[in-house]
Amino acid sequence: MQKSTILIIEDDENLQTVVGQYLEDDGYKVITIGSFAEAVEKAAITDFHAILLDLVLPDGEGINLISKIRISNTTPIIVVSGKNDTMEKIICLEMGADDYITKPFEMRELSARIKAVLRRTNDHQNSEETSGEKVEKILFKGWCLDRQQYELFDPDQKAASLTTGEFKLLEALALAPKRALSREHLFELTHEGKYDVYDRAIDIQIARLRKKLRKDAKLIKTVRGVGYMFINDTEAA
Amino acid sequence: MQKSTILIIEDDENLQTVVGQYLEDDGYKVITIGSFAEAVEKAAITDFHAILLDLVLPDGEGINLISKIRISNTTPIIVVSGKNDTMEKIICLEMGADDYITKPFEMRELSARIKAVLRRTNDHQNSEETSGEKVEKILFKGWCLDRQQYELFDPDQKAASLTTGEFKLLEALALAPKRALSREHLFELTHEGKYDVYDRAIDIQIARLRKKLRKDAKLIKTVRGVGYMFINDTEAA
DNA sequence: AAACTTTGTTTCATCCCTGTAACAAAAACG
DNA sequence: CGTTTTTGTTACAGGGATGAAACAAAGTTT
Repeated sequence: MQKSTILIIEDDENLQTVVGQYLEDDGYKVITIGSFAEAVEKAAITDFHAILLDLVLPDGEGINLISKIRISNTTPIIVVSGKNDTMEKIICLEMGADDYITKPFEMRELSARIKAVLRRTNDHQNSEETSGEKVEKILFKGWCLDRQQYELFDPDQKAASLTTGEFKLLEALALAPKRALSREHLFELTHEGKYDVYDRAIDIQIARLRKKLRKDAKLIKTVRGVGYMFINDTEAA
Repeated sequence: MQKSTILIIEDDENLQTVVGQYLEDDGYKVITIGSFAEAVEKAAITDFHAILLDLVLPDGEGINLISKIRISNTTPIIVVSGKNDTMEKIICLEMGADDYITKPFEMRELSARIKAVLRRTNDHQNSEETSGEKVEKILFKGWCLDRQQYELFDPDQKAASLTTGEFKLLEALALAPKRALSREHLFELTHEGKYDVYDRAIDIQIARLRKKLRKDAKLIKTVRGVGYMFINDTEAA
């Protein structure tokens, strides 16, 4: 999964940097804005995954901003408020906000809420758009790669007890069969956000995978000079 | 046709009045309650035509309330939830809820759903029992997780005296067997409306659960790097 | 209000995963 | 056939993830 981008609408410069910095360390791409005016167009133009909105802005009432953003956009909005006012909270939520947090707050909590909001919207996309057409088991030559159980079962239904790393690698390969995947590409698929410092890391994992695939190790074919390829065909050359 | 009576279980006073007023205008008799404690007995004593239950109550966990009401009562329950969580929805429905609506909602929609539920139950009275089969007891390896009694019984029919937190966690796991559930997900399933600030809280509860499961502790499998998984199978690797 | 229960947090030790290095084997190339 | 390049294998160490114990905070009961 790629990095999520978050728009912070906040007039307090200190909070801007503190929150922004923290979220960046948390792995998010952050864009910060200090005024109401820019906010609407920015939210409309760019495709953010979540918006963090501080209610007390200098040039306008934040609450209206919620519905204005909502006009053109369904991006989840988390409202940051200075006061713990239930009525205000309700109004915000009714205007279309997705969550409400009161200052002062702990960064961990904010982080958790953002994560929750993001996951929620992802669930939406998965359940409504895909409507349960998720591939949950990948079958080949009697083997079963179960994505719910995070496990690979051999033709005798015994678990091969893969590590998560091995699992993700096999998953990446099996989801793109008959296609040569570079080490670089495989690394990105299995190591979200990290950089590959050592090319051969993939090779080692491939080796470990093949060992656990036993006699069907040839399902993973080496493409010399390129990378690796998964083959579930009748025959492997 | 006589006026239908609706019980609103809602801690937020503003929502109480707003929703209550609207439904009264809509021609219903409305009774409002703000706390979990009253809810069960009130629901048992009085004969309502429908119950509107807000999941986030101050003094108790809303989800449990569903099954508690169901013990003595077949009144249709509409769950009002702050979050749009598919898993939660499923659990609610399995616990015996009849419908599920997410905040913020439009009063018109709520009204429509109430009407639908009332119509359905009227039809039911004519026809037969409920079509959906509720899960009330979960069995595995001689153990019995009784969702009505809120208790776990070991193979000797002795109570294991779980705390509510432990119970809910085991329940969440057992309702999704053979599926790796993340700590985040488990937290949301067991902690209504709260946000996880510390992942390892789940780990501790898992440990406590395993201790009470004694020799069958392996029913809860650790999925390294992912979370935990419940297995009621013959064998666990 | 005190005692108790329940649950979240911290800390530490352990275990397992995984990247790294080193070397062997195989393939490509002349 | 020898050299070079690429890949397979093994061993190892660092680090991350997990479990257990102890503690603290929050809630509950009396």
